[in-house]
Amino acid sequence: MNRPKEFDRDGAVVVLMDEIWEHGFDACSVNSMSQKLGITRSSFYNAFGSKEKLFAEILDIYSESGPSREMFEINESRSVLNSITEKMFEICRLQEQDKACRGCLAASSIQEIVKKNNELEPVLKSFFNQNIQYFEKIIGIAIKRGELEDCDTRIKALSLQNMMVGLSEMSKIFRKKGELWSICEHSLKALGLYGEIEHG
Amino acid sequence: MNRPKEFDRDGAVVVLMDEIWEHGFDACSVNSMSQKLGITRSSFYNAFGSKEKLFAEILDIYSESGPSREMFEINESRSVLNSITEKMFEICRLQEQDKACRGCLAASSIQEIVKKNNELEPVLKSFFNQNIQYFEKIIGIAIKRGELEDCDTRIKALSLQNMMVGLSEMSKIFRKKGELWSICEHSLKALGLYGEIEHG
DNA sequence: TTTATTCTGTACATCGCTGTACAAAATGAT
DNA sequence: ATCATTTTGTACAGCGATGTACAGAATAAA
Repeated sequence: MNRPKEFDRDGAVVVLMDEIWEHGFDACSVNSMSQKLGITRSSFYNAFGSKEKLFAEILDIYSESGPSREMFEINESRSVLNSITEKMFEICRLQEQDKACRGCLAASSIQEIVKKNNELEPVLKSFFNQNIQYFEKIIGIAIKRGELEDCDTRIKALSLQNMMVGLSEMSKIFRKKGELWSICEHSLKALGLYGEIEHG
Repeated sequence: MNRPKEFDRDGAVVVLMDEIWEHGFDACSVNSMSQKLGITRSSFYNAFGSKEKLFAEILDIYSESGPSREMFEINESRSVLNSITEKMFEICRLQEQDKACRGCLAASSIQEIVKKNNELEPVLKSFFNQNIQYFEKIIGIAIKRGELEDCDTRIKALSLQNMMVGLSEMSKIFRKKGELWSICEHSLKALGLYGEIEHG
């Protein structure tokens, strides 16, 4: 019925996620992103509406493919603490290898969005609130299973989130091999969230 | 011998520190900062050299007036853990009250500077490395005094730093009264760095 | 008063970004 | 083939930022 797009929109979103992840939300202009895709700005506006709507889409994809969703792999055969610890180990490994020092997309965006972008602030906040809800849930499971001593799940979840947000920024500064994981391991143990894993 | 400046340079640095703290390094253009001071850009360049040199100056002042320096108030009558805990309580209180949600100037600048500003990246990194050195030192004292069980002071210091950097960003998202402190209190206790304080 | 020095204002030429508006192009359906 | 719809390219008019260059203003010292 209509003229088809001359580019792969879904693929484009991923490309732009990488762009924003690496350079930051503000540094990515509609101009530069359009250039990156090889389209004109009018096509960009037509396809994505605005930079803000694009970012909201990106954050949605990020939350589905990002750390929290994979942590969700909690089943009967594997302990919650193991899942958390393994995932955190994986995150440390990825951030250590990442020469672009991107950290966590959501955490890195806080500075540019909170109190600076009225449209995206609630979107970002809801991302973190969902994350916390999820953390509370699995921590509750861990307690029920006796893996973790009884505690306020919200405070525990917030403390875990705090540790992860910290790691995102710390990974940009402290680049010595293994250092990130040693912070993470120590903090997880301190919080009682560490489960023994075999790491290659 | 020469024509005197028509503005208070030292005062101006503080004003610009607040500007950058609130709006971020990138968002503060030489133009806008000059306007804020009521001077022209040529005067700005004459007085500060460049945005980068200005930021280096600001970070220097920040590190002298900021959290780490005041933590340094460690004497015989007060325990190290008390000092840390009290200071962290103060930080939580300030960030909770701060309606601009500025967090920590240095932590907030990481995203805009690492891998993006070759001139400032080493400046910022040295800020954090100095911080870590200081943390290691006081943690060492705490161990020597028997306030803290023996541990790797570097990892403990990095974990504390990690927690603080996390708090800086978390304070922008989670604004419920007392929540920040409950994260902090829980994390300090977990790390063995909590000392009882009376908070009014 | 002259001189040296430093600060300040104006101007320059360039560049990139913004959002919209409009016409042209490309397709599917009738 | 015509129509409706959507995508795309071009253009517009404006804004703000950049770093430098140069002339004029203001002062202290000689």
